[in-house]
Amino acid sequence: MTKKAIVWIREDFRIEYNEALATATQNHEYVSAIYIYNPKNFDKKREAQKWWLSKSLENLSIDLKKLNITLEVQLGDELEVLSILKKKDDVTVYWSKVYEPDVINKGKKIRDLFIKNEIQYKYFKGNILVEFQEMTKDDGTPYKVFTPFWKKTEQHYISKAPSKLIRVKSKIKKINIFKNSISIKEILPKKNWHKKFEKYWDPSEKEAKKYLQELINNKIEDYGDARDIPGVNGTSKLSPFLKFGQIHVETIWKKCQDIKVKKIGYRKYINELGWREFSHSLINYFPQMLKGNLRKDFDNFPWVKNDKFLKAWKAGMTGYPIVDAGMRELYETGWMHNRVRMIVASFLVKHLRIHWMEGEKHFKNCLVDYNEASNVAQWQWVAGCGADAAPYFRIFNPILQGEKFDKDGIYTKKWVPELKNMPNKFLYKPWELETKYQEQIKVIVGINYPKPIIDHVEARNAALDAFKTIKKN
DNA sequence: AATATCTTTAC
DNA sequence: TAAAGATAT
Repeated sequence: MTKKAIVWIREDFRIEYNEALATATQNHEYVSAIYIYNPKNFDKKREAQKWWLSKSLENLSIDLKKLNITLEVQLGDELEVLSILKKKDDVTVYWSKVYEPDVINKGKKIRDLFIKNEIQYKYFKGNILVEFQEMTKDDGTPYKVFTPFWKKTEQHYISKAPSKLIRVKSKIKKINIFKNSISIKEILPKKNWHKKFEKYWDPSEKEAKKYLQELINNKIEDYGDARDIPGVNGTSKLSPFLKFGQIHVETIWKKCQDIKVKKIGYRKYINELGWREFSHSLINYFPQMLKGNLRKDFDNFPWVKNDKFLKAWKAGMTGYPIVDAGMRELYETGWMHNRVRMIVASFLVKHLRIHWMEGEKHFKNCLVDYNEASNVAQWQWVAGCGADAAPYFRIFNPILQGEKFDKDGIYTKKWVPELKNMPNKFLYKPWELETKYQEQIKVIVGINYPKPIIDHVEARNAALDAFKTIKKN
């Protein structure tokens, strides 16, 4: 056993229920923590998460300090940074797994490096209930349908003996292993865009616990219905905390099991955790999903290239209020309500017929909760080219969706304030309001708010026609 | 985790 | 004749 340990933080920004951290403190006299910031993973790709990351580092650094552990932030490629560790350093490296194909591939190289340099290492299950390798159909092939996958997976999780909760030992001797740690401020994005996220989020472990308690106390009972109403704060909003491991999914699952009121809402919420597991499984068995359609017949789909439309979509200027509200919420807060994510995604892919990968890319850059598996799998789900996907002909009507799920316009008028005087009857089709009334409320469609960039009925029919062309093959 | 349209039913 | 149900996309 080496004298020293390094806990390599990747997506586990928490103290509680952190097996890698706890084990390191139990087994070693000296413990340090490291985060390796690789700009290649963030610059111009995941800008919103740069902000969440920098705040998470600040907060974790404070929490670790209380345990007498320094968080050393290193800049560069993971392999290069870790290559300075040599046998004489007398150190064991601990980490938790991350289930992204690229990260897994890099992890293999790092393990080879450690073996070559005679560095001891130990890794643990990541932020997931059941590892995808454990979950295949009886014939050994991966699941492609959600319901049987989740039924089996949840049973498997329940049947396993609960993992022993190892506690963090507090009497740790402080040590620094790396030279030239960078300041966390260097990671903070330079642009002002991210500043406003501070109004909406506090990326800390403490806050994650608050969100979970709020879910259990006030949200879960009515979750089944409330989660569909974007004007109501009915979803858990735990996704960014889950992504950065400020909370472990097992903690959430167990808390949900503990509560007495096991109503429909409870099952509905647990199911969402199931979709997260399913996405991880899919992306790992079918890593080609990251680069293209899972269903090969979609490779012939006549996508439309239209930068003007794409720009309007990104800016929340499509002329469809519920779509624009969603896109503006995303840009303003780094997050979008789940129901609205489906609406805006359907609009991009079906009304505008722009490739789902364009939407995936934009979400990746703007979402603080961006998760490769969930994002790619769900975009393919909406586009109809994924596993257990929505059929292509299931086309959301952006007018109806608004009227159904944001009846009073609470959400839409919040994010599209220029429509605040629009009568609810016309809120989702403001172009139908007579010109003289538009003038009266000083909202002229085409001047104060854009005209719809595409006609719903025409776009719907065009999408169905486009779908027919691939069905023949 | 849809919508549009056609058909039947209920009054 | 509106609402509910069935069906195609």
